[in-house]
Amino acid sequence: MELKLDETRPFNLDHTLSCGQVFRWEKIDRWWEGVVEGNVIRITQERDRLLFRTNHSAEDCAEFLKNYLRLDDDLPMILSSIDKDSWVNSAIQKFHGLRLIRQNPWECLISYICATNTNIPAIKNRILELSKRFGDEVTFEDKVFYTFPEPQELAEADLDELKSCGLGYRAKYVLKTAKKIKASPDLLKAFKSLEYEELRKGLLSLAGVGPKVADCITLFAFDKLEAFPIDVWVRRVMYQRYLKKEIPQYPKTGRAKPLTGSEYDELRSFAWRYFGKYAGYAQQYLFYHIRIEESRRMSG
DNA sequence: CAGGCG
DNA sequence: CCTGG
Repeated sequence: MELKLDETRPFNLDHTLSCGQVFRWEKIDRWWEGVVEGNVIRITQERDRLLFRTNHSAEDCAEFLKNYLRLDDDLPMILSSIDKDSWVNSAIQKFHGLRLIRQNPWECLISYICATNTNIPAIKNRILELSKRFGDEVTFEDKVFYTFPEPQELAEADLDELKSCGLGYRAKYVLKTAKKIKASPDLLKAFKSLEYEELRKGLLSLAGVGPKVADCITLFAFDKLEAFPIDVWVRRVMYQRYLKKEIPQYPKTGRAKPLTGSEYDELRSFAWRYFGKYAGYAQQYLFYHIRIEESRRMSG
């Protein structure tokens, strides 16, 4: 099956799935494969065409992908609105067509609780292990996939079994939050009607969700394009490229001080003044840019 | 040593 | 503080 892309709606599948916002897609010679909303999808891009195969109905899948890949966003308008300087401009040139993804709130919530204080390969492993142990098996084109577990499946899990998925100390947060969602199944739906700040407060009340995780969830799963999640990488970009000063350091060791709540809020409001209401898109381009640049530096 | 949180 | 890259 295929999905035609409007030439006025630039889209780049590789950038969109590689930029670090989602953890359950894997590229195997030209085709990306993933499990979303319980369905297996294999997808690849040929210029202005998205080719895909799925174990579900193709028509439904095409509609799903339009929404999931945010093909409804007016990307040229958004990019021109955040195109404020040469550095973000080079990110826009390099990763043109990168779009945010509309993720499932529940999966996004648990995934980002699992994503604290660690790196992307480890996060992917955790999500995969969680799905193997607590999700359902789905076979597609002779390959076995696993759906992301439902709230009650994680809520009823044993703490040590969660830990054995590599969650470490995050296991208790996942368990506690899963129990809360199981106890109030409509909570995430109710969150959809909230504005950004109220939604953020609601998310912050969940175990394992701090400012950074909350902002990732508001941006990736609740359409809050003004959200500006700040991790160590975005913090570096902000200081190096915009504030033009050193990250706060300990005098003796020279190590960076951890990001405080008030510093987080200052950086966030700077981003809003500077980038405007699509700051979340700017964040993703900046984030991917510095990550790519850093990985080039590491490998020489 | 890493894409924070309680 | 857990764990793995």
